[in-house]
Amino acid sequence: MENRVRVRFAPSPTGPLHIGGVRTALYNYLFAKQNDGDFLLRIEDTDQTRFVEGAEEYIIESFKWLGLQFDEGVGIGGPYGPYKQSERKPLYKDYALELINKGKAYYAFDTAEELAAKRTQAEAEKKTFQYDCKTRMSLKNSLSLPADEVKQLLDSGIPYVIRFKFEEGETIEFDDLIRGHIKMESSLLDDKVLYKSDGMPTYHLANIVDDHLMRITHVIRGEEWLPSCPLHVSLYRAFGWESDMPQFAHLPLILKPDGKGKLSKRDGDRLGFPVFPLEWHDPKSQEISSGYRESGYLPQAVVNMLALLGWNDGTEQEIFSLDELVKKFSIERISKHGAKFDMEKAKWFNHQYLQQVDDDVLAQEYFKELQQKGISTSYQTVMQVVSLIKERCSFAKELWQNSDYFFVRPAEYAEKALKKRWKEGTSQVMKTISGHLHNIEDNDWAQKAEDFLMDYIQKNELNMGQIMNCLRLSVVGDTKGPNMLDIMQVLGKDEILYRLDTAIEKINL
RNA sequence: GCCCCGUUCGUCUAGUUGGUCCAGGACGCCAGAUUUUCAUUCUGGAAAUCAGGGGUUCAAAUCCCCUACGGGGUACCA
Repeated sequence: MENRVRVRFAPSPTGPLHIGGVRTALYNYLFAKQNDGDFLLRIEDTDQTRFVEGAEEYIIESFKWLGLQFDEGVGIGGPYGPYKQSERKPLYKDYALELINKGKAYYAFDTAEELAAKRTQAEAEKKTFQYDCKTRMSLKNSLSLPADEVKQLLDSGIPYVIRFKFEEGETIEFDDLIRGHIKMESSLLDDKVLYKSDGMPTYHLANIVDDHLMRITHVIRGEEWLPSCPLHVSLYRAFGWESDMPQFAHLPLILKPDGKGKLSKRDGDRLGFPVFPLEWHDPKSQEISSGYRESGYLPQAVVNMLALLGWNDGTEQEIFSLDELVKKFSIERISKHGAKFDMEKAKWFNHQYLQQVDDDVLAQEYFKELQQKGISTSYQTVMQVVSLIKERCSFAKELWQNSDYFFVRPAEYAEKALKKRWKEGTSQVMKTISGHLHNIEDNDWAQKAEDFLMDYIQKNELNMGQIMNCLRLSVVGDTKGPNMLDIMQVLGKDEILYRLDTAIEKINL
């Protein structure tokens, strides 16, 4: 029980969940399940100014859709709650104070404006201002000010923050499960704020305290946290929690398909693919961002695609169910470098998964869609169409564009195809053929009609392609679609002949 | 600027302890086959002098160093 693996996904509710975040959560999930451990959801809402209405609900709904279940956390509960940091607010101050008492942290009274001025000034001199072991003695804090003045300031109720005190000349080292051994010089690090003047902890403090209290054993998170990891390690040591400090794994980022930098919301809009699992309606800007779900992606496809973006099992297998991923996943095989997102491959994954969906399931959905379009047809027909069309679709929503002609008579005939196939005199030939097709008995008409056509074309030394394509053109409106016999079977004698005769009349060459 | 991390086909990547890699797979691309059409499918092809340069070694994509480039961080944001 003591060594039970526990991991967490800890997003901030500042907007919709980015697919990079989804992948981070996925890897956490896979690792937890593989080790029979727990996967928790913690909401890190310590920055009240960035809170966005609905973001938390969005996050929970996203994981429901993706099929990644949390064992503990916001929306579920558990023995280590509450799991929302704003609800844990009273807890953090004592920990910050404990660090002050141990001499590992100090009060700082500099205002945000004063520090901003220092930064702009330094910038003008082409330097960088940093609140650290070299500058802190010349700033306003409990290290530089006399004790009685500090006490007076504190008693006066003036706003203050609590900063971590990095010792000079230490080398902070730790091991990352993905990147190996990492070293950093403490003198180069800045004294990060741990406790803000609004009474809230910063990410750094809250994160370490909660991970410790929630008995987190492995921290799997994005690479953007790597530079602050020495601070986190130092915090564990300062608290005296080093013996059960979690192991760290910093994941590479998902990058833009083109250009430079990490994938952002704008890239999705610009390049036309979703960056979020679900569609998001921004409450402030009213902007709508597309989601994988609404774009027609299957959750399993998204999971599979994301899992393979930066990880593989070393074999040539690319299609993995969630259960298989749980079995085969390993942190050691995660690549170290960022991966550019490839929307073509995402599409391919969806195609693979769509083919595995039962025709019946697709047909039911499609049947509903057709009803909504005001098309009356039988379920039987829809089922036939689906089994004929499915493999040419990457998304269920492509069903319509690939099979509309089964339900709607062609309004016009594709110009290019017409020019190529419908020559002078074709109408006359088609008229003759139509006459014969009318005379074929209804029973098993499609098969008999095809047999007749083959026979007729041969006997009259006609061009096969020419005749069949003209028939197709008449029925479909273009030279596309599945086998003509299949189309004839689905549509039946009356409809086929109606369309043929209409075409002959309309084209009339 | 400073700090950290990275660098194999256009893209995602294989390449665990250096030799069997003149580098394998997948997506995409091109061609052929099948489908008398389109799409699917199948077969084949082009595509990385392993970022560049130095070492070490009989032998390096694989080890070491340097440079370049890319990414991240540098907030009382996470």
